[in-house]
Formats: sequence, C-alpha cells, structure tokens
Amino acid sequence: MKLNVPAIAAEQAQTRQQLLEAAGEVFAERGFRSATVREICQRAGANIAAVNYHFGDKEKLYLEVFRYSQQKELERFPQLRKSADLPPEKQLHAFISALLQRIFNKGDASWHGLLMLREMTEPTAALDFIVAEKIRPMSEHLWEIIAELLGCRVEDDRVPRCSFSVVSQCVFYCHSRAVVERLHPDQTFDQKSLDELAEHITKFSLAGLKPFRAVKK
Amino acid sequence: MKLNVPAIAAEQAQTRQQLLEAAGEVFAERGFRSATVREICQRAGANIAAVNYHFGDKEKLYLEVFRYSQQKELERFPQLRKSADLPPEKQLHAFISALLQRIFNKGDASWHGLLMLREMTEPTAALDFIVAEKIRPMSEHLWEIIAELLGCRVEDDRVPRCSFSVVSQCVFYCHSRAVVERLHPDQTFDQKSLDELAEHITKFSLAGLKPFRAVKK
DNA sequence: AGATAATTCAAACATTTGTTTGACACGTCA
DNA sequence: TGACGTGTCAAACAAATGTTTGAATTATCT
Repeated sequence: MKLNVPAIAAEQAQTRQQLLEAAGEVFAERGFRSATVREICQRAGANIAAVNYHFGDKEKLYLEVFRYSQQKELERFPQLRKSADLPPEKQLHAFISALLQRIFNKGDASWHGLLMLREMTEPTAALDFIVAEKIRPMSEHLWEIIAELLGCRVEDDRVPRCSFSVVSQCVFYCHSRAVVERLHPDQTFDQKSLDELAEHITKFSLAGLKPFRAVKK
Repeated sequence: MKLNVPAIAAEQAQTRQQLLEAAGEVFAERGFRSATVREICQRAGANIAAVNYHFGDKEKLYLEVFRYSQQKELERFPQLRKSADLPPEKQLHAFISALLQRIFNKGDASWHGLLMLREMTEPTAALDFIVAEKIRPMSEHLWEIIAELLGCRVEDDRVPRCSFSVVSQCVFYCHSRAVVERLHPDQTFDQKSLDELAEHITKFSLAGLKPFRAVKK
C-alpha cells in the first residue's frame, strides 16, 4: 500500500509529530489503558511499529505527549501573567477569563484539557510534571491577586482557601461537564457564554472575598 | 482448594453481593476497562466464571454496581432534604456540609465517589442513572435555597449559575484532589477540616450571592 | 433418600494488544 | 558504486483478558 508521490521528504520526518498529535487525541478519548497503539498509529498514518521505534514504548509516548502538549500550549497562550499595573479586581477578571479560555480551548488541540482531566482521577508521573510546570505557576499568580484583594500576606491561611473557591468555579465546567450537559442540555460554551461566565464568576468571587478581608491596620 | 468449614450457608448466597462490593472497589481503583474480572472474582473469593454466571457480562456487572451503590448510599444518608423551617442561610450551610460529608465519606464504601468521578471523564449509561436519581434531586433542593436567598423565582437565570458556584467549591476537592494534595501536601480531610471547609464555603458563598440579589419589590 | 435445579469450579477458547523481528526502501558519504 | 545509518513495513510473538464449557458440588423439594 504505497501512498501518492507528493510530500515525500516532508511527511517523512513528521512521523514523530503526527504520532504525538494522534496519541494526544486517542489518549484523551480513551484513556491511557484503553488507547491502543494500533489506533494511534493508524490515525497518524504510520506503521504499528512506529511507536516503539520513535518512543520506546507506549508509556514513554504518553509522557512525551504531555511535554508536547505543554510546549504547544505555551505557544498558544504565551502570557497570562504580569499585569501588576492593573487594579487587583481587573487582574482577577483577567485571570478567570484566561483560565476559562484555556479550559474551553476548542482549537487545534482540544485534547489538552481532557488529558489533564484523566490525570485527576488516575494520577501518573505526568501529573507531577503538570503541577510543577503549569498549575503551580498559575496558582502562585492567583495567590498574589487574592492576597492583594484580601489585604494580607501571600502566606496567610485564607489565601489558598479563597483561591480554591475561585478556581473551583472555573474548572467545574470542565470537570463536571458531563453532568452540566445533562442538567442543562441547552447550555453552550461559545465565546459569548464564556464571557458571561467569566463575568459571573468574577462578580461572585469579588463579593465572596469581602468577609475574608483583613481588618484595617 | 477448599475453604474452612464455618460460614457455609452464610457465604453461599452472598457471592453476588461480594462480587458487587469487590467490583465497586476494583472499578473505582482501575476504571472499567483496566479492571479485570479475574481480580474482581479473586477479591470476592469467587470463581472466574462467577461474574458471567451472576451478571451476564462485565458491563452488566458495572451497571449493577451503580444501582447497588445508590441503594447503599440511600441507607447511609437517608435525609438531606426538607428542613424548610430553618432560615435559608442555615439551610445552605447544612447543604454544603452534607455534600462534603458525602464526598469524603470514608466509610465502608469509599469507592462511590471515585466511581462517579470516573463517569465524569468517561460517561456511560451509568451517568444518566446517577444524574436522574442522585444529582438532580440534590440540585433542585439547592435551587430552592438559592432562589430564596436571591429573592427570586426558581426559574430565574441566576439560580443555576449561582448554584454551580456553590457546588463547584464542594466538588472541587474531590475532582482536583490529586492536584490539591500536590500543591498542599499537608492538607488533610478529617472531620475537623471538613467542618472548617464547610464554614469557609458557606461564608464565601453567602457573600458571593449578595450582588445577585433581586431588587426589592 | 432421590430427583431436580442452582451454583461453583478448573480448564480451555478466542480475541485483543504491546512489543519484537527481520526484510526492505531511501538518503548520505567515501 | 557500495557501505552504512535511518526509517518503514508486514508478520509474528507472547501475554492478558472476557467469555464459554462441561463436570463436580451443593441446595431444595418431594
């Protein structure tokens, strides 16, 4: 079964990347265990032996997918941090909005979020990588915003709890999407809904933070 | 391999139930696909053929586990609804507290929550059952509380959004437990922490609801 | 006790699946 | 041109796994 002539050298060295893309899809759809290297290779247009040749085995491919995913997401969403000149209320809104954008990123690789979701219920070494490279930086950024809004130090006990209260409202629509869709079948997640959602969460959170504000000093 | 003599007739008719218990554990630990009927039967002290004999096949066993789980939870947590004589603020606190108790139920069947978690990332027919039998009733109860706090009708658009903001803070510690543990390794989930958490979420939510209150009429 | 149905058991079957193998194609460089 | 390294391919291998089977065991009822 020979492919057509064009794109010879081009596709040649791309097998590895196509495997990563296909693996990302399949792992996200089926999970590590249920995903088969046969399907991955088929979707990548590669031979069954390609995975073992390029990555060693299925598990090494899985870990490599996360590095690849993280790298691609960095290209897609370069900034998100550093806007310290804005008032903290605006910063919080920007944070929430950006987080929702990432979560519902329908772009060319919507499997990033799904893969992370799977790591939640069944953590592997990949989750340590994700937390260290992705979640902790975001979390610390949010802490700074929250601490400023509360008027306390970042190390204060109230900061992580209130941060969780904010983040939880965002990730909820990702984690519990299946339930939300069953409870409210008409709910959509287009850009307009996302903006409204960010608005709601910001309003709710800013008000929710108030009783935790440090006493004037 | 003969077992010892005592508990003959007792264990005999229990094979089916022991299979359900063991299946609940294994499905929760490994997921539907990765769970093997061999391990389930081994943990239940039954023969490999027991699953097919008592339930038909692995998938029917899986669905039966959810019915069994739901039934057991109803025995464990009978009430949770109906306390309309209390002020809505107290009702909200009771709801949040009860939800956290359920989520972190360490009792004789801590796999209920894990199983639900897996259904989130990979919904099957079981999720429809759960939503209809378990989640929707709880959700509607919360709607009534929220509507009363907001001073609006249950059908108002603000009600489901604000409800999600409340529920999300509770289920977050279940869904993102793996991340929370990595960010805050010292965090525990004993009874005392749970009470404090319920306190926090209630305080945050009651304040968060304020700007959404209907204008006086 | 004896017949009948229900249940359990060890073994085998058929399929799936990750991995390996050895041959083949292609480009590079001496 | 010829040797060599890289990448690809079809086929096969070995292990795991859901399911089936037919005999053995146990319970139930007359």
